[in-house]
Amino acid sequence: MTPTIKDVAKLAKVSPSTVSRVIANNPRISPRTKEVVREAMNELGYHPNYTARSLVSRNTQTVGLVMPSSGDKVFQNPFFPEVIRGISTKSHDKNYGIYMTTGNSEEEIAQGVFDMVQGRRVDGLILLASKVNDPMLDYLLERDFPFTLIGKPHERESRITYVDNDNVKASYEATMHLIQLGHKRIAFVGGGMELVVTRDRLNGYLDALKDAGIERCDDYIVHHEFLREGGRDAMYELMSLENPPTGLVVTDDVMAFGIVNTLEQMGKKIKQDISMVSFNNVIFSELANPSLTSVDINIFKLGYEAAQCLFDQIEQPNLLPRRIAIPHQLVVRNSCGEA
Amino acid sequence: MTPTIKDVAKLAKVSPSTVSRVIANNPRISPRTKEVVREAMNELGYHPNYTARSLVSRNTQTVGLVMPSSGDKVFQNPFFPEVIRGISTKSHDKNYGIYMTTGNSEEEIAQGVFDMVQGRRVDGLILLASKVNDPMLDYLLERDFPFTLIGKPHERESRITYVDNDNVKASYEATMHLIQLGHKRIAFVGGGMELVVTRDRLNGYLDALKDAGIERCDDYIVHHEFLREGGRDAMYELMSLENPPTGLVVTDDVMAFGIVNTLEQMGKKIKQDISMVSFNNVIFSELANPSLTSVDINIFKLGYEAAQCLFDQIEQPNLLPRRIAIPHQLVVRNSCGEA
DNA sequence: GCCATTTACGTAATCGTTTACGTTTCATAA
DNA sequence: TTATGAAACGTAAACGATTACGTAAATGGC
Repeated sequence: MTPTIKDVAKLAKVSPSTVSRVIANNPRISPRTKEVVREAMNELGYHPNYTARSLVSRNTQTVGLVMPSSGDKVFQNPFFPEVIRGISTKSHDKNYGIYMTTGNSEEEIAQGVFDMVQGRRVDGLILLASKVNDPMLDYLLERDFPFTLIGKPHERESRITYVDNDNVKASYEATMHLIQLGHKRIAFVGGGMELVVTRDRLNGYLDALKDAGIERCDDYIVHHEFLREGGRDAMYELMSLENPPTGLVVTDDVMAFGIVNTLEQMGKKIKQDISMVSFNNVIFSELANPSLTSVDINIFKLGYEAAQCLFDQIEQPNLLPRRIAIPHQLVVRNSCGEA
Repeated sequence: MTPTIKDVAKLAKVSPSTVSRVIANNPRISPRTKEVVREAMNELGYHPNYTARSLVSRNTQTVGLVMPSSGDKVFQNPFFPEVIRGISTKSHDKNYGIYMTTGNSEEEIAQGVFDMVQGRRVDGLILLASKVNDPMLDYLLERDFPFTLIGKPHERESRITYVDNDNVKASYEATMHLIQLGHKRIAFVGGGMELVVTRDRLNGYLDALKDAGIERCDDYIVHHEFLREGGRDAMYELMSLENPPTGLVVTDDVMAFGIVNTLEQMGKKIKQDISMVSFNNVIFSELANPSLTSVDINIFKLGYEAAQCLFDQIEQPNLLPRRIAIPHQLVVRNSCGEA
């Protein structure tokens, strides 16, 4: 049996409450007593039971992570490990642990969140993907449960603390990069329209076209999963067009990898035949052949700052919602050529 | 205030214990009463408090993950997300959550483990890297705390449940692949010798050389980090040799990526100038240029089976230690040519 | 030397569950 | 009819901490 606070108390000949105060380093306990108690703790190898502590102090020292629903596929995208790395770094500084559940459906994810929130398993949540009309946001807002969103909320923006890039601007710049290289037939390959990030990047793309006097062509706007398969499907769709595009704005590097593969199989060359700029600047973007021109969105910092915001909220419950914008940067490599 | 079991009891006009039994679906409660209680639960939006439940039932329904110490770098290697995916999939089936802490040093990691184990935050642990002389193993063994190791333990093998590949054989095959292509000057690029996986793969490499009648050359055996930088450093070391190798056995794909880059900068071509076979068959191995010949070690399954073993242990505390071997397979792509 | 205040600690309630044991009710057997 | 047992639920003691409140002793002021 692992020793409890009572065992320590008995050995040190004090009451349990005194031991508790020594643990908390309460100044009302004399240095002498503290010494005695600490010795007893060492002798027994005492370690406080977090569960018991949580029950009374009503906090768990852990933050919950809510992944997008395709829980099993999500980890194939290096975005998530990297954002978790950011969250984890900050959490570790604050002595918080991280709790994760996954699920295969929207339903299962929601169930996991209910468990965390109402079961009091975590002190706050970080949501890793912003969707349109996400009922989860209302649920959390209603309960006044601390959370921060990575990505921009679609509704209730003023009430939600979130960390995001300026995706409209980023996408504008990415598109402009292609335009400046002389491209006119530029396609947009995005994720589902239920994702706010897709919408923002689509808007940036459209703004750029408009400013350049290029007419929008709906055939050039396609949506697929943030996976290699998604990139492949997008290419099948776009390359069978009568007038296939010469430039691509792709909202995710992993999709871009799929596109590279597919085009290769089609006998086409990135850069020479078709130019592509993608997003996220995932660690492998540099390694693809050719290396990818990609918008670095500073994934690590996205996670790090989100955690920071969350801890601020937990510590100061009636803090006003805050918005943090993480800077982005277009990293030019070898996937774009002149039109 | 979130409702408690007492609130439900009051509304349903029963005692708290009855509510508890309804939650557990205890057959000793009549269907009628169950119905009434369930209605009360719905009306109040009751959700059991996990912390309180954990305290008395002495289990937490969560498993802890112990990462190698370089917590911030670890996530750059797709091995970890993938193994976590495996663990997470199984855990979700069993209704377990996952708890993670990270740390920057051996010390901090250990502290995190103590917290999890003695603080009773988790019901069991999965250790993600096997090191020689790991004091953690003794600590856990001594406490009879359920855990499973991913990788082969260096000591106390018979007392530890672990999931591993046959790395000696895998490395033997990888090396033989190069030998059969006519290579004689074959180098081994491994991680630190404190990692059991490095030792195993080194042994397989040496066995193959021996069987082929090739003399071992210590200059050809180098050790670096499982990162791209590690691959780079390895190349600096090996290519400055008087007789640089023509074949490489590299124990990690991410290192292999670094090697590809570095050789490119040196003006050398993988396959033509130097052949390479690496390990893990990470999702991006296919995308590198050239695509990498790599040993697929079935990372997902490694995680999945580890979780399975852990749950078995948790459910049947005096189960005998078990060893699971996950099959591997050499995936031949484009990084090897004839000598 | 007496009262007030501070210091240093103890007592006991509490957090929200689970569960061993006790009690009531009612059907059944002898 | 009455003892017996099962069925259905209640009582209360845990689980291992924290903390409001109480109290004894020490200190200080005059």
